[in-house]
Amino acid sequence: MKTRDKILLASLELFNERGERNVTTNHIAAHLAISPGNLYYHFRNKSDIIYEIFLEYEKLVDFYLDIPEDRSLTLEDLTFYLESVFDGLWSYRFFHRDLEYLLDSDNRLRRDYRDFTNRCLGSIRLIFEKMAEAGIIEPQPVDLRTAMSLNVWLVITNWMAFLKTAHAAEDSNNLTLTELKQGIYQVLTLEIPYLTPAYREQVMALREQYRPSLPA
Amino acid sequence: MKTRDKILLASLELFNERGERNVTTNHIAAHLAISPGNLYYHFRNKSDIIYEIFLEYEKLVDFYLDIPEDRSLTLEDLTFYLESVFDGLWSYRFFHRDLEYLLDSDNRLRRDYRDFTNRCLGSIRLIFEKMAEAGIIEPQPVDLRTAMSLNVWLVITNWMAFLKTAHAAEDSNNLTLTELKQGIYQVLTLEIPYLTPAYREQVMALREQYRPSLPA
DNA sequence: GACTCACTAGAGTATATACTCTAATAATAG
DNA sequence: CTATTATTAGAGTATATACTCTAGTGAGTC
Repeated sequence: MKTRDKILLASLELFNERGERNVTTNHIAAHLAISPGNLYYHFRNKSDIIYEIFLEYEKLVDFYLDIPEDRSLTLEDLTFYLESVFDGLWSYRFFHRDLEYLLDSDNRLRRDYRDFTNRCLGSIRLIFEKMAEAGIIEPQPVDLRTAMSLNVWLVITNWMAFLKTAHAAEDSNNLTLTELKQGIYQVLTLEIPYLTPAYREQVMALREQYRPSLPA
Repeated sequence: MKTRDKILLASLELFNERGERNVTTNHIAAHLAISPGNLYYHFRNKSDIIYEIFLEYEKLVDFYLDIPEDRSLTLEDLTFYLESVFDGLWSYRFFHRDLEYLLDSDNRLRRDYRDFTNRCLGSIRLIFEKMAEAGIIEPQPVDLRTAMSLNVWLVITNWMAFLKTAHAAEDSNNLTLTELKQGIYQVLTLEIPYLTPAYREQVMALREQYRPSLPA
């Protein structure tokens, strides 16, 4: 593997493990047993590394949330979207942790992330529309759909922070992907009141699969 | 005012303005035109300052969210709770920004914050119960109420981060309390499907007061 | 075999950061 | 007034951090 790619991979790994704030460029170089000079040959600075990782993350999520327009949406699709988005959050989990600082230090990232958010919100809205078309949920006025999509986004992107801050005992690093995916339970909670009788039971059963094992 | 209190006040102000990560103890001392030595006479370290500020925040929110058991809940109460919580979030807005890092650096804070979260979740659940008792919303099974309370908490505590990362153009510092309180619109969105016919219109009108002026 | 060029090592640097130490001054108690 | 205690200044320190600079190395090309 190319050194450049190794740097990106190691950075992501260390960022996820210890948090971006606690990982220096020297740490990354040491972890790879390369020199700092070598690292700085491949990247102008730390922000550049983070920006590149963001581009990967963005590409992944954009790929998952590419909603096909030509066919109607099934419950399997919905499950796939939810699972995929939480997989993405997991793989790049350092990112949302220090988001505000990262955006403050890199305007290019700020702009791209804002667009990314809006694209995600658009996809969520579209999923709601197609769920209504498919008869899974009752159709709702556009205003409500927009506000609901935003709430879904808030729950999805901040579920991990909640787990890390409210749940974990002494350190926040023993979080598992399984626990993270209990966020799907929370997201589906938002949709309960809008389910059609035809699909109610199926969706409730789906939701049940993600119920947290230990109640808070 | 005592130097100790001035340090706490200046720290809070600087943290809110620039983010905890960008504010050093030397900055705080310089801002107050006192020596670093003086600052360290009053506080053992930076974590201690942050912990003290958290205790204030905690006290404030606990005070606001002290739900009276002996009388039923009105819409005015609900408005008060929502307004107060967002006021608190505003006054201590640095806190949720770097939350994970702060908790990782201070186990005492981690424990206290976890308890604080659970108390808040309890209060939200209680508010839901009392709203049902008052006939504002339909009563719901306890499981659903718990999951809903958690979603409310997620929306409340992360609304600001959303505004700062997705909304603001070039820097995230031009956020106003008014914009922050549009979070109330999002919170009330969660409750719409559960409103009783008797209160539906009133709550919808209340929600309307917080509608964002410019749609995203 | 000289030359190029992508790549790498590793020492080094300017700056920042959290925090310490000593000495001095103000406030207070007896 | 004196002794003690609380408070403050300000220089200083150890360490960390992002990043630079110079001197290569090694694989391929003509």
